[in-house]
Amino acid sequence: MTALPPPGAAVALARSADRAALWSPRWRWSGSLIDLPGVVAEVEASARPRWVGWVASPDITPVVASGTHLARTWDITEAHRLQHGGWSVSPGRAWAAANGLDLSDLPTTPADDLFGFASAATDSEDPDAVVLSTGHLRPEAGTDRWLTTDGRIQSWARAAYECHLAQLGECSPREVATVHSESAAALLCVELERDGLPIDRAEAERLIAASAGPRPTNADEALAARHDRDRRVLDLVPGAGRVDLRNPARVLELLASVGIAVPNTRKWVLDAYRDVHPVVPALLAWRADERIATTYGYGWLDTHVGSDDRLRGAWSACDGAAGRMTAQNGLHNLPASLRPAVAAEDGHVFVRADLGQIEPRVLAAVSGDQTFAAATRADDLYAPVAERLRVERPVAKVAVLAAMYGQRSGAAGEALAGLERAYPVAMAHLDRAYAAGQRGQPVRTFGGRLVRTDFGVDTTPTGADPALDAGRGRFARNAVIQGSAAELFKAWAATVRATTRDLGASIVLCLHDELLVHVPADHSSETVARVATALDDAARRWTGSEEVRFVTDTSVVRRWSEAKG
DNA sequence: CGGTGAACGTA
DNA sequence: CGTACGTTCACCGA
Repeated sequence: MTALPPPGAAVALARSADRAALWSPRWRWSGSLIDLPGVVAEVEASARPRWVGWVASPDITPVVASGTHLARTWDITEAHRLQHGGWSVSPGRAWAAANGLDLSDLPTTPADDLFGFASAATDSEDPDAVVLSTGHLRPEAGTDRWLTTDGRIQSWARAAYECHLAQLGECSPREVATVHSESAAALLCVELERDGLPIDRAEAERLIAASAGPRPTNADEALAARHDRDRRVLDLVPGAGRVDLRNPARVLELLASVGIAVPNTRKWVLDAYRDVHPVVPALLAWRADERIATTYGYGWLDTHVGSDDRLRGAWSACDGAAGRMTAQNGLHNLPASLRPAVAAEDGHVFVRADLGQIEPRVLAAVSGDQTFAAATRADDLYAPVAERLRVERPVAKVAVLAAMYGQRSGAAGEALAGLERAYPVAMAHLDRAYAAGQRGQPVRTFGGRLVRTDFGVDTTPTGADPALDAGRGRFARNAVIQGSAAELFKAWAATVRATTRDLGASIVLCLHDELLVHVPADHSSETVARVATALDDAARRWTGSEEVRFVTDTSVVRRWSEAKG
């Protein structure tokens, strides 16, 4: 046993509530959880291994909390999601899939097993064995209840190592690259949760007050403020009395009483009636204020913005559909009107960068359409497309979006036919995805993520319900684009994370095609340059060529609201 | 009390 | 509203 693992080796990490283990073929460590961050930091500095774990977040959190930066990881859960689709993953399921075991005899976890069948099934097994005689993992193996000795934690880490090897054996080189960047994204999620998003609390209070009124000091004041907001709508309809504006059915009746008959009260429906009666614009304004008051109001500020003025929420590296990142507590759906409150700390700035026209560029990459790829060399992709189709730019744009998202408004029809002639390879790729979805068959993103489309097929056979089939078709067509774009974005974010760290930069927000990097002001120009380089590098690695060009719009700002909208 | 749909914020 | 996601509210049925 050498003093440290060899450079670049894979090292698996496992932990219980108070102990931890590191396992690799040639180097192992066991010890207190308290000592784990120090040991990991030492190994990272000397060997830069690929850290392997069942799931990034709980196992790695103590290391991330200590501030140690890990360059390379392999997240078994993310690898499984990529290879096999779906979102919910247990170690036992990932192990079974990686080793080609039959899922029908997958043992249930004792927590799911109210009658104790699982414990009965393992009664005859070696109590210290992680792998049962069936080849499956012991269902309770990852729990603190079972991880009671250093030997068992070592075994659990070793099983992670072996599971990662089995997954690796099933991956193409491109999928390996995707697992690496998805794993980095999962680690980034832990760091995002640790660091939070800088908030100018005073500005946030002012913006909330503008919508919700001054901060109430007791329940009665809160009720009164709510009543005041309601009155500004109800006073415009004589006799409205105490209509409950929060009940859509009552609002429908209220609108009918002033002669407005609508199928529902959604904003885009009511927008057409703004000039018909003053209650309509008042109601829409009430809705916007009510959204701030309830969801992004004082309660939100007090609960989710810490004493260090950082907004924190849970992050997930991929959603259950195509694989985009998700975030909670408003990090992904903060109303634009509150963005001025997202402000860099003193002496710092944000480098704010978003990917321009990401989805059509991704379509060029995933479809391998050489002609469409040529269009991505332009800063504005729609210009060469319009030229080729002999239409105006707005028409070309609508046609491309219609092709990717599914057309409903008829205006795009003729230009769409032009697209079919000009870019048959790209259009065929979209058509194939649509057809696969209709049949309930899975599709794969460019990086290899399996996206299942067989929802509903157990109850309704494919073909029996054309509306459901069409829904699956649209979903599949969108998933290959949206999911592939998410992969490129995560590869970019992971590269930015790796290459701007020495500048004191940290990513504080990921928003599908937009990165917010918090950095000391005197390093802003260098960060801008490296963010651009990171995109070139990530795109070259991800596409495996130079054919498709990706572009960013980057600016240096003090507040998120500055520049672009 | 949990589940569902409406509504709306973001991309 | 083309597709996703997260959050809150009111309603429904138990």
